[in-house]
Amino acid sequence: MSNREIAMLLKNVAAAYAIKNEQKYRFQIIAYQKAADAIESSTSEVGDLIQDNKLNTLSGVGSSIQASLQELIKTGKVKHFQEIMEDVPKAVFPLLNIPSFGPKKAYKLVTHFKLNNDKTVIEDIEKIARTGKIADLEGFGEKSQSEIVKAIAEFHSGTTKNVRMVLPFAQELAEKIITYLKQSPDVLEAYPLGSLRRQKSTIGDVDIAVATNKSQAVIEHFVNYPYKERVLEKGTVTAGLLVSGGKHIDLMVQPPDRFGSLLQHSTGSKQHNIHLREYALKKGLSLSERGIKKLDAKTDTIEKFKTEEAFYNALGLDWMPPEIREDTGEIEAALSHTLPKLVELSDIKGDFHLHSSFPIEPSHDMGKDTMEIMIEKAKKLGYKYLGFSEHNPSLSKHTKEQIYSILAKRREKIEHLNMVQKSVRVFSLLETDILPNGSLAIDDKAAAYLDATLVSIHSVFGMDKKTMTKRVLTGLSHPKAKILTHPTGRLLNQRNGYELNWEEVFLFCKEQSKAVEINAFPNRLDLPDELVREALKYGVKFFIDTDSHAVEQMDMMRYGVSVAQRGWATKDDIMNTLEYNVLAEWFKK
DNA sequence: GCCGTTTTCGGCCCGACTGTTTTCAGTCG
Repeated sequence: MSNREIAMLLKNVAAAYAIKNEQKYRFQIIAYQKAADAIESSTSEVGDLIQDNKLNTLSGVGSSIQASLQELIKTGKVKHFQEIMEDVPKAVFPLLNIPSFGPKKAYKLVTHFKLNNDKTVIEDIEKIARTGKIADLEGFGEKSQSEIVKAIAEFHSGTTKNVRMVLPFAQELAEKIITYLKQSPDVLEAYPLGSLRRQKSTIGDVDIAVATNKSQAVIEHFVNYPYKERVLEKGTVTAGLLVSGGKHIDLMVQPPDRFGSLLQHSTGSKQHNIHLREYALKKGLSLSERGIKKLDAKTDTIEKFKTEEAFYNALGLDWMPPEIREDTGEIEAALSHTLPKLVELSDIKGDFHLHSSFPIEPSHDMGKDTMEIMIEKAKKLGYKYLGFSEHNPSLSKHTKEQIYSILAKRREKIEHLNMVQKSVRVFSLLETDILPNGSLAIDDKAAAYLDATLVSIHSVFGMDKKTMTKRVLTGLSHPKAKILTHPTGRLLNQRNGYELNWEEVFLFCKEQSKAVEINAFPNRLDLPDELVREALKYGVKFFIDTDSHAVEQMDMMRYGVSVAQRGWATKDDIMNTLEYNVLAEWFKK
């Protein structure tokens, strides 16, 4: 059972509780929803966590739900869940996936119209809405009836299209809207917030915050965005649009003197905000996007904050980068003034995963631009060094002698490049396949033409965890193998990575002085941020690389830096912040 | 049901918007 399916099941349990008695079970409802969120966003499968005895590492999943999950994985069902859900018609649950449908609305419709078939219930509801019978129901009307039809239509179109956006796509969308917003003179400031500001690997909705003294005018301007599909909601301080591709844009506005609390609120994450507000509550303070309210005060005055920093400081916390606001210890660290100084883009001195157009006749895709062009770009980026790491020459299409010859020519070329210019030092690397048996796709004589090699998996992904771990570590054992690139093999929105025993991998890297890559390519972002954080506990070192196949992709470095930041990495944890000499020595080790 | 440098018992974020109401329930982020 996948994490997504398990999360859905827990949400259904919460919904069943809400239908039974929302007041009585209100904290169970919250607990099940929180547990569902924790499991949905976990990078490890629940089955694996149970196997590794690590189920208790998920925050929000306590002993009771842990026991239920054990039962679920073992037997395929949970008796306690079945008891909770048995009074609720099965047809209620599919409806919960439709926007604007909650437990109450779904239950009311299903019971009133006696809908029993959970396979057809969505179409059934749509048909009933079209006949006009829903409007007659108490609590419903003409408007809600037509909203139901629209919501179902959007659900249907969304099932195929509604994938989460990779960062540059979301960024571009946000920038388009912000450019439009700024055409209004009433928009004083406008920023993308939410998961985009936190630089999560994928983005659901785009959230934008605006500072203005004329809320109503800004909202009007926003809902007139020419490329909207339709207006989802429109109030006095928030509004929502649907744009092409089924994407939601949410706007929040506040006056400039309250903009700090709005930034804080709208950046999230949800769990960060809840934790911060619970902390404030204990101090007698109530937080919201409008500011800070004293609970014991006789008047309703709210203290206002122009900047986010002032807002956090007022609570006794240091300001913290949005990337770490996931309620994984950052609030405690901010309170005790022990936040780490995270690595920054300006710390990066070079890029080691670059595919040039050098005719290496590779096993996989080639780069588009010449080494010279990429070196020029590196200079513009202020880099001190770089490494070319094309894929190894194809094994099937060459004799060994041909491979030596290609790599010798490439070595000469790189030596020449180091002669004719001195500002960017160039390393001769390679991205070498780890073959299914763990050996590398180049032999030792070929490896001698290299300063070092990156190693990665590009074939036979379907191995079990133990075999794949052995394969990777065998490949990484080669003396020339120094960096494990895109370690999970995931492609966001396309495929999950393969499973590795991370504890074993991280221990090996630490002991054998191997580094792990944080691949900055936006549909990889691999190693994922959660595993970066985990690896740091073992003292593992990283390279942040772009995996560029074209010169303009070298600008993607910042996405990799964000992943490192989300994993709480400092400059000291990142190898390509080191001086050239130090790094050259490390490669020789 | 979860969780803990004020607690293993007694708490649990906060406000916006819509539609159907005439003061609120349901949903959302």
